[in-house]
Amino acid sequence: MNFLSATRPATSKCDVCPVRENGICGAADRQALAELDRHSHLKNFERGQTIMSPEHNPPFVGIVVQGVVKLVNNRADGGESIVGLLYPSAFCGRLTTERLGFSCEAVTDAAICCIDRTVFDKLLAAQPAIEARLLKATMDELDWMRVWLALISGRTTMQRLTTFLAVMASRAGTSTGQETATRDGAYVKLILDRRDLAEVLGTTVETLSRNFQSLARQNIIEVKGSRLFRVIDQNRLICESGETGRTISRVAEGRPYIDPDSARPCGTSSTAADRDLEDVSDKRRVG
Amino acid sequence: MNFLSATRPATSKCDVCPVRENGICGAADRQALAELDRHSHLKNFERGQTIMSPEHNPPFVGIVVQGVVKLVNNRADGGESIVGLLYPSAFCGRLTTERLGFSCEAVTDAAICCIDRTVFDKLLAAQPAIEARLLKATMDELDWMRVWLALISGRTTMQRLTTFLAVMASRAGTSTGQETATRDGAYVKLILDRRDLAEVLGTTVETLSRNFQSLARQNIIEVKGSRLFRVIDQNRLICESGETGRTISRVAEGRPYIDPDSARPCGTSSTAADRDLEDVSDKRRVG
DNA sequence: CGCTCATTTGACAGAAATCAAAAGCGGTGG
DNA sequence: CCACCGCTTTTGATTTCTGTCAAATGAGCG
Repeated sequence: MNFLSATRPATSKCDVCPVRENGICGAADRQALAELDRHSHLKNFERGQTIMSPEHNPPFVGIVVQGVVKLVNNRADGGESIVGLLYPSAFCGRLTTERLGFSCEAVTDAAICCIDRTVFDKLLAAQPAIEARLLKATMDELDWMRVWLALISGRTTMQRLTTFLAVMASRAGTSTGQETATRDGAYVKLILDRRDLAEVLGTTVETLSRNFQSLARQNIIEVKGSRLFRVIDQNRLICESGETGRTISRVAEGRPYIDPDSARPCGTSSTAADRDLEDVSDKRRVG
Repeated sequence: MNFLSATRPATSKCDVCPVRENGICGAADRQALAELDRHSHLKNFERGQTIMSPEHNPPFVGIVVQGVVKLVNNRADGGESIVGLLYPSAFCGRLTTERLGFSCEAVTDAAICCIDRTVFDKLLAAQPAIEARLLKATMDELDWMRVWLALISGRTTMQRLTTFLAVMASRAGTSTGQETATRDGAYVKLILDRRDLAEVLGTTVETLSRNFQSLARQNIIEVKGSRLFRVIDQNRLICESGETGRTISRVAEGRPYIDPDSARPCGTSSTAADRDLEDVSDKRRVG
């Protein structure tokens, strides 16, 4: 590894990329990575900007490097629903033959690594390891999507909200590490504002607000700000959701989590925290 | 076994498989197909039977050959929600390293082509064409899932139901061909009973029934039986759904459609392979 | 301070879940 | 053919939840 580095530019963007290990690039060998480096470019988007849309079929695919991106579906009545959230290291876009199905917008300020489609396709064909990685990532995403579907098809808005919060709390706990090892009392920062969250959960901001306040009155959470809350009672939170702790933890860990803000790689996967959560699911029986 | 093999027809089961072209096997060359043929086994499941479940991590992956299969998520409160429906040619299961996320149950009598997991994995690695096919199928499924998510996140149950019916009607019209070129007046047969449909749409059978009757009173559909209805006014049906016709047709045509019924019964007599793969298969009879 | 935007709260009508019961439907056996 | 049984579907009455309209409060900003 010593003198080989001389062949590369001293400051390759891939070298310092925070998601290189977690993204599909992690499966690229030295040569493929150099190729990727040459044919990709990092692009910054401000909160709210459209990254790609079905109308202008974009000539690139993307990898989320920093920030959070939402996939939105526009309805006939003018409303829109969010069908997916992409975090750092997520793949975004379709292969050459396919039309993009959804608009892709930045929820926060975001950085996307844009890779030329044809180059990417060639690379996929030439490098089975990358293809395999993408396949796994896609299957994970699909699985995650199904879990999400299960979650948001909860009967009441309260169930959907508590599920969402429980997942976020669990996720924050297992990955950033800074928040807490003990779930209870963990501060959790939401990425979405009320409006976005309402769209994700298929409800309205008013109902959402009422549910937040209701949870606060029951001392299950404490609302510290519009996008910051503290979980006081993880157990009751999960209980309200109607889901099993196992399901919650599965969705929480279904995708590698990298803090969208700091965008520093987090290679850790779950450990002790998992078992806590499993406990919860075992303890609580019928509600 | 060698003696018995004389009684088998000269044609392999893959030769007569109704989904061979559409499934991932379509990308297999002659040798790979022979390999698949050797290490796979067609298995029949009765309506309601569990095909695979997360508890008993099954040693095989499956391809739906006939019938319809549902992916169900079990909730803590005992309820379950359906997070996916798999039609003939769909892939079902996870690769070796992954844990299965959902139970997989037969909605109708179904035939599944069970392929040994390790064999399948080796085949994937050895045959990039198959891997590419699976990748595309998975991405399609993911995309489809997102559209589906957008659809069923409609605010009211009526919106979700009308969307579902519109999709089914559109699907029946475009693919089997027999029903109609003219949508209005098309008879559509539902695969799901009220209970399953309620689980798919995240509601209750009572609400569902009321909505059906309401649509009938408005002369938008005619309920001909518990699983058979006729679309009288396709336009108003879509209008009620709040979705665009474009979205409806996208979801309707998003996956290759093979009539779950028309696939002819595939002869499966018990052979040695049965014992190999037999696991969760005849676990739970419907109670 | 006035402005804008996000969030919360209130009031009320409509929608859905729940509990309960009746009607329809496909078998089985007399 | 009919009575009976178990099951699904429909209908009714009631309560709870949610969307909608409207207004108040709060936070950020020049």
